Amino acid sequence: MNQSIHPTYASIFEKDLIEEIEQTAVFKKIPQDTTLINIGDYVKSMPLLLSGAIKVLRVDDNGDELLMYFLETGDTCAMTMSCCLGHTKSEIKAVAELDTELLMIPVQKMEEWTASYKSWRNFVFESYHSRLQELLHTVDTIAFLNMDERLLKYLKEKAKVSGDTILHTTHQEIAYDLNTSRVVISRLLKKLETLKKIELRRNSIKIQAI
Amino acid sequence: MNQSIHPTYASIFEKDLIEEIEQTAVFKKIPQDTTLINIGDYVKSMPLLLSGAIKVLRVDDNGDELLMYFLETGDTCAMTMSCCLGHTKSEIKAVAELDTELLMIPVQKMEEWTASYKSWRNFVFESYHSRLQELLHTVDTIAFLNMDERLLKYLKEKAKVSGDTILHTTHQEIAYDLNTSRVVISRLLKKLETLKKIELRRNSIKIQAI
DNA sequence: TTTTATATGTAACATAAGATACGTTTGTAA
DNA sequence: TTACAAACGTATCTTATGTTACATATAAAA
Repeated sequence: MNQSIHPTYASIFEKDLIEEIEQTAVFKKIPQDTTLINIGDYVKSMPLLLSGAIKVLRVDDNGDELLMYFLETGDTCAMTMSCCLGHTKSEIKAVAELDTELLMIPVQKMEEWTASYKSWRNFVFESYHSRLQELLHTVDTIAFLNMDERLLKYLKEKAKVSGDTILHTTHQEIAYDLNTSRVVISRLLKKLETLKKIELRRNSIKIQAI
Repeated sequence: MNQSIHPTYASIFEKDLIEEIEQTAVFKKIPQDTTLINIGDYVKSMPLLLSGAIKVLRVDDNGDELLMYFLETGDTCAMTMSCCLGHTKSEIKAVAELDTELLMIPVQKMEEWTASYKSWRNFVFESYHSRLQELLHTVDTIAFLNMDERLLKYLKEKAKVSGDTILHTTHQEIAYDLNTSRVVISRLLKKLETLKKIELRRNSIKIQAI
């Protein structure tokens, strides 16, 4: 690989492990909106995020989608890890939310390191832990919130992930992520604008407060 | 403890580990409907299910509840495990769905065994894996299904867990688990009865096909 | 400039689900 | 047996969300 490991990882992994990662991991640059993984894909390596962000979606048999959460720098995709270790197909779809850089770790290395490096085990456990937490919040959101609350939460998260109060997206894109229709989103966005929480423009939305 | 370890576990754990479990685990009998864990509880041990079943719920700030999934023999509560390892408060509520027997493993042993037993590590990973899968199905259910479909799914799962096509429950109980109102459940149950999928009695429901 | 595709606004209607209210049934206990 | 509480049935109304249809606005391409 042609890129030194990110400080995020350097601080949590043992020296020996970092060397191994630098030797075996494959560095990848992913342009925004690229689909990294689809439901049913076999995955043979697991990503460590160096920069950018990835959105993780669930897709049902009719092709309906639902955004579950975003992965950011320092995260790994626990769903992918889980599939790797269980040698099962991917249960999720992953799309680059921004231009993203990542290290791909081959599955057999993961298994080796789990046995030999305590810091790796901790990382794996920590990843599972935070992904379970995140999924619980996803469940909360869809189980307990109305669409207008979900929408506002979505806009704020998207702003946080991109580090920008201006979101470059369309009503239709939002509707896909929240598994509803464009008309519903337009309606609710208009309401949020009336409440002075956002400002609507063509192809972008300005969030007043994050 | 006064109870030999269950065959389910005997077949997956190493001999030495089984001995350790038999020495340190605490055997517990939990009567049906007992709350084992509440949101915010500190948990210092993790359960291995020997018999019975546990339902795992998410609760929001208003006290609204939502059933996420059932744990059965051979399962452990990955959410609890995750809290133990992360030394955080419980994010879920757990209630005995049936009379249940379990082994409680203290948290410090978990950490020891993770380092020393490969079979334990695999068990932990496998538990995380299956819990993530289960949570994905929970997300699917609430994101993509209507209440009538969710209800039928709920009834079938409950029948499977209890091993009985006659469910001893009330409409109000079901409403709590699905986070809706009793009236809605009564209405939909009546519709399912018209469709010959169930038979309604006082305090019980007979499922025609699982 | 004109054309075209895409994005957005909005009315009108349909439907699923929630809320309220009250009547009826059924088991249990006085 | 009567009284009572819990469980259940159901009508009526409200609301959130989904659907259809069409008008308008805007940017980009021809």
